[in-house]
Amino acid sequence: MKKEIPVNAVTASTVSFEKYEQKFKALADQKRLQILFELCQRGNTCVCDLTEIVEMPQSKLSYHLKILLDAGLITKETKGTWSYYELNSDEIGALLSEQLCCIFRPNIKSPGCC
Amino acid sequence: MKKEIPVNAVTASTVSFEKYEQKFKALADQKRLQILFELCQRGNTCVCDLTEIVEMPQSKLSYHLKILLDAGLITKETKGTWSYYELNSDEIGALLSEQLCCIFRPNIKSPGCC
DNA sequence: GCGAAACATCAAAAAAAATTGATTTATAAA
DNA sequence: TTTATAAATCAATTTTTTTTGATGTTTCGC
Repeated sequence: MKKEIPVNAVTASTVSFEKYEQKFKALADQKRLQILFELCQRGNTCVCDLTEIVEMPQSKLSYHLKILLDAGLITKETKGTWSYYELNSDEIGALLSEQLCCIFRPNIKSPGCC
Repeated sequence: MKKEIPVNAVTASTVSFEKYEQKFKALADQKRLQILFELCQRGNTCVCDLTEIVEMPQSKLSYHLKILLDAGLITKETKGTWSYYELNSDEIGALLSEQLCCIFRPNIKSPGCC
């Protein structure tokens, strides 16, 4: 006989791993980590500037920014033809250790960090 | 003329992203997050038990355990034919926020956590 | 020694993610 | 209105990761 719907195969905790998977996937790439690092150092930054800073073609950068945005790690604001991206410190802080947050916050002497 | 070795293309910070990429890659999978979660709840656990708990074929589990092990997120100890895996709390703590650590430490009332 | 159990490893196939260059959309400036 | 710029999207390709089932290795009990 075939197994019926496995009632306890997917627990509440299993389901919640989904969102963390997405966030960690977004972090699981050197280029995206560099983007986060640069956004951290520069604050609100225009895509056109970022292209030069991280040295990648526009479409590629756009692809990676979308992944970070969808994961909620950065925020986006459009002004005319320009798009500005910024680190979502709350999300980063909720996800990463203080010492790791420091890597993404090297210049700021915030009370809870460093 | 070809570009010479790009001296400042790879900065110190870029290089260090490598190790984080590996760790986040290891975390970027629901099944591996579940393994970490279970290891957390059960402490030192045998692979044969884990196979049943996480409901995956042995070779698949072995594959995922290796990824976690290589990333330093878990430790391994062999006793005879059995292999026991355990969470590397130091690494997890160095990487993840306290609130996230709590997910991987639901039963323990450690001072710095929860 | 022989067979069984616990894991790891391997190679092939499948699935997912990243890269590329071209195209599209939207705004702004001439 | 035409043109240029910024950025997103798309489709095709390449690369990486995951899955699968089989095989190899080690250790233990007989």
